[in-house]
Amino acid sequence: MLRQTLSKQIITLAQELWGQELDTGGIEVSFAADPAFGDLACNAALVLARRLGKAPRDLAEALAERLRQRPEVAKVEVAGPGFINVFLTDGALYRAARGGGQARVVRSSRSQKVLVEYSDPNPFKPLHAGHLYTTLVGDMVSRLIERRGDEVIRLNYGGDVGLHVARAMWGIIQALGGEHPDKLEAAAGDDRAGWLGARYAEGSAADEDDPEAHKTIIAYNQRVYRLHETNDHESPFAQIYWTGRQWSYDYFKQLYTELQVKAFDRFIPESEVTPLAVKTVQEQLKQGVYERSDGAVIFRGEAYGLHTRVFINSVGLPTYDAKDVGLILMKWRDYHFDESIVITANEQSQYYEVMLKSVEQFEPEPVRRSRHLSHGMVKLTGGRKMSSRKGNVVTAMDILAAAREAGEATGTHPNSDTILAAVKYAFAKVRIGGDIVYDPKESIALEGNSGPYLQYAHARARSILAKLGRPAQANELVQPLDEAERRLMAKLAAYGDVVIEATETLLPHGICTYVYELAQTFNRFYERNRVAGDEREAVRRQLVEAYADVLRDGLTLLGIAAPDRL
RNA sequence: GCGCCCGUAGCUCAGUGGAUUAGAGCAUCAGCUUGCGGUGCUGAGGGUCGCAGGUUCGAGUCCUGCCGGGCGCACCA
Repeated sequence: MLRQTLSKQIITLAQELWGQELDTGGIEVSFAADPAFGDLACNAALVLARRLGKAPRDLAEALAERLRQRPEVAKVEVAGPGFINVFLTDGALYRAARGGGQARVVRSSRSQKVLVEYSDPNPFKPLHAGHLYTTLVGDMVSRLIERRGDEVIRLNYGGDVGLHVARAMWGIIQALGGEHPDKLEAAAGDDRAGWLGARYAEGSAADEDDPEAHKTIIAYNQRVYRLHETNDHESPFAQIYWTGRQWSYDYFKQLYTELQVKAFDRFIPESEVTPLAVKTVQEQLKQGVYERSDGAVIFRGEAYGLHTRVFINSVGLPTYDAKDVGLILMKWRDYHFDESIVITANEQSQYYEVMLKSVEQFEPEPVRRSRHLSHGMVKLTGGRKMSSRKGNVVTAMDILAAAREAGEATGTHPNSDTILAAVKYAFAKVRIGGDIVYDPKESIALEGNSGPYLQYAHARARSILAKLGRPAQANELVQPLDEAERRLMAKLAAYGDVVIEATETLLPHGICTYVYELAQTFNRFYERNRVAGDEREAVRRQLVEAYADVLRDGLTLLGIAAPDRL
């Protein structure tokens, strides 16, 4: 907030002094890397110098002169080629730090309705590591949007029709020795989701290796579509299907609960959007948006620098391209959203462009409001890759188990809070976009840049506060800060801007970087400065409290619990 | 072949709307700390920021080319 306030002041001053329209572009106000450069550093004079053809140091001096009149400014220096280094008063830092504990991002505009679609697991298949990643990232992104003051509707879209379902059905029917829904329960045992996953793997392998099975699977695919069309819940085939689908949704919901992510507002099965999808594509086929080719209905993306994709295959079934057309139209119809965000893996980003481009031809508004965020793959240390072929998947549960095992190997016995903190933080701290390498040992470690480390740092700060007893009820800084205290306070004051940055970019990793640096700053302070019983206890208590509040708030934005005790 | 993304210390990563000396964790080495919870603190070594040009007073950050890697390019999601 301090940073933004100063930016605005500088823009105003540039207008007054030289009539220069400085939008936010170009000038930069940042928290100083070195205490010698003050609390905030600004390069405005260097940018203005080029435009005005004047010496940067002279411009910097002129700006500095005006900034010195501000009440929250203690001192302003011009340094180097023309940097303006601003030193704030203790009181200004304190107020910024207190405000940061529950950093709110106030926007002048009305609250927006934002759809966020993520996780998107397919029934009949297990949640693999990639689903875990999208689920956690989607939860974090949603929290950031909410912090922005907007309403978030969490959507979960999954393929309950399509070839993968047909493959699973093949595996199931094989295992049951025919279409015998009555045998399902006994066959599956306790681990229903695991059992379904194994059947899918068998069906998938058979589809590739066995021509007879392949034929049957193609037929099953059509039967699954048809049972939706005819609303068939009675036939043995349909009973197997609906039971399996329900088991999958039960399993997904249970897993989301275990992950402690906010609940989804709505699950949208593909079958629900299929009728609208088919109807729309066929209408737009007549309008010339889509066209026929080799018996299929396609969209030619080349005209827009993209590629051609099939929307309805030559058998007459919609591909996932068409279903996504139905999905976006359904979202638009049901929610009339201000913004719609879809989070998927990178491999889908070009596909998504083609699909959106086709919809833009006949329904441009929802497309204009849509945004696709994509992330990379999850890899394990040692180069093990996640593969969903042939059943050798690394599942979401495998990742959690790996964290637990790594923790136990070091002699600690991590509870579920710790394990979740480890995995969530490990995923959160890397910028969304590229592949990430997950190292269970590093993630669960109590030292280094890890989730458990930060949970521990928070718990310890709370423990200090508990020892001190009742708070001092101070709304003002009780004493001027000494040097070590001041450094910590300056770091705390930066939090509000970190949150603003994260909510604007929808990238959570900056919060991780900040929160870890904050813990380091605190440890440096704490190493040499007693709190309990010190003559400066009152002021230091305020620091510890602000520190604990900021840690908790940061972790909360990441969906990580910050218990008072571990 | 075309398109999209990526290449920063041994490893994993920040930093990329140009700007004061390129940072962190892990690993290695040397000290300190064993009564505010076990995390820690101080310091050292380790970087031609893939390569080559260009723009600029100034480039890890912008532009171009190349090299290397990942992904996508018609009936699978």
